[in-house]
Amino acid sequence: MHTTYEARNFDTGSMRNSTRNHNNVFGQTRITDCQSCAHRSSRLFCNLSEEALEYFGEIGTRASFPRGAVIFNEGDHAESVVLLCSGQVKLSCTSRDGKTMILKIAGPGDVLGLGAVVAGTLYELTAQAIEPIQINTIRRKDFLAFLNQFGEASMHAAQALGSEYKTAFMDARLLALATSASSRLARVLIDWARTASCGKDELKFTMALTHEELGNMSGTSRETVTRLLGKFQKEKLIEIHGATIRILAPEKFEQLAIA
Amino acid sequence: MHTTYEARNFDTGSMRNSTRNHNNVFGQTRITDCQSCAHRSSRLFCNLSEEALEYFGEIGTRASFPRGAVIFNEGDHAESVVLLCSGQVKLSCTSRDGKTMILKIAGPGDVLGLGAVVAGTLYELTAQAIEPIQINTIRRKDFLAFLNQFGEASMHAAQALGSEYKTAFMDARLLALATSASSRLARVLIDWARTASCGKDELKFTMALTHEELGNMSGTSRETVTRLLGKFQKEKLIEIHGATIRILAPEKFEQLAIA
DNA sequence: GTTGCCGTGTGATGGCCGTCACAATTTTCT
DNA sequence: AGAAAATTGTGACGGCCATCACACGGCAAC
Repeated sequence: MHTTYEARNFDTGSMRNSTRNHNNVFGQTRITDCQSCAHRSSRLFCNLSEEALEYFGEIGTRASFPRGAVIFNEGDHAESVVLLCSGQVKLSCTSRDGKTMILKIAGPGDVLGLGAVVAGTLYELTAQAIEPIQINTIRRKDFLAFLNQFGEASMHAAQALGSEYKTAFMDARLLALATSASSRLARVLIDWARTASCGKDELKFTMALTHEELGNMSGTSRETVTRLLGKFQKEKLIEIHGATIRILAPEKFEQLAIA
Repeated sequence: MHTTYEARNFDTGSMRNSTRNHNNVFGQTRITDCQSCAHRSSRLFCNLSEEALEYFGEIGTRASFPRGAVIFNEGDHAESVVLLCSGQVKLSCTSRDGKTMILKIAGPGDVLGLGAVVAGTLYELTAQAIEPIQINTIRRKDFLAFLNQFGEASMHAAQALGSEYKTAFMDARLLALATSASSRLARVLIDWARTASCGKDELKFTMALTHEELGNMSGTSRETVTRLLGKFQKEKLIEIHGATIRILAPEKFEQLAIA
């Protein structure tokens, strides 16, 4: 089966302290600078001029975290922007009565906490590593100065926010318009497949998420996810082997996921 | 009681053509320039330096629309940013099977279509006037040049997007975490009350929306809205006279709206 | 091994609320 | 004013799905 991540409540403490982990690498190639980063050209914030990038590299503090680490918590004062260099991070929020919603699984090149830092408010999400990660944190003050100095970067920030806005919007849209649990779950799977599909044209991918987490992503309950995945398989829409999911009938599945 | 807006499908045609309405004013004070606009200091985009504002005023095209006018449609190519100078605009989107979701009622000073224009994509929402409005439209090309020239404006754009992101996010959060229709409706009413409350400390406000529209805002059906409003009144939580709503027990109501 | 924990599978139950249907009322149009 | 259209009010029905409850299997710790 898929490897579940233990230490869900693992917390390395405040970000300042955690930079002590600076030299720990959790079985990954160490990324040492932005210039040579593989994601440089593909992502919004990495794709800057040499000059800006160099400056950007200087004001940031690199750090590594193990799986389960909480980078920041919903409600914390937004002190830093976090650039995710490698690994995956779960972005979630929780209601007072304990219900959890997972807004996004962030990947390398994603910028976390941008909105809250720019607006000077609190983080609206909790960021937790679901794999060992490497990040680059930039303190708010430095980041704002950076934006001021490099107009180019402001545009990038605006674009990144625009894209965050869009995904949040699409989420809201989905939740509001796709009333059935199966539509929403299908949409989550398709979206995941599109971004995580391991190359090729077939929609086959690994999803190291529990049914509970899938439920939190699609706004439904754990049991319903279990039942729906079973139903999807019985209807030959998908195939599941361990953590690997293959979508057999993308058209029908897409149909199901209409919003 | 309240005035519903007729001509729901009223469409003045493409934006380019509609600027011919330039000199029509629908019973409102005409706003002639950004410098003297009452909303200047209060809203993100209006609050610029004299120089930037002057330039901003020059690249924009002013126009007025009657109630019911569609400013742009979901799926249109995002050609222009629209600054709403006066009046209210309903921002909505519709699923293929006809369900509608209202994301926001925009007011004076709000910027419409910013995300899509910055990203160079399609409008993701339909913008329709629910009152006579005055707007200032800026073509994408001009707007981007403006952002480039005035770094200050890029920051404003980023902030505006951040704020849009936040509301979209809160919407998604609400829909996902507040499972009951009454929570969601209560939240919509409270949010509306907070922004639209006519001064004073009491939460009394007018809401010129049909039950159907309230349903579209809270992700529930028209009948359920009717029933819930009745229930809220019976429980002495609110009072309704025509289009005027007064929240009698803000604490209890807030409790109800927890997400 | 065995103990415990976590994730998964599955049945039973019940309530919320979407939908249909139709009546009453208000608004708009001419 | 009178007709037509839109909005609102209300009852009945039924399905979806959240919730509870419990069984089963894998995995880690000891």
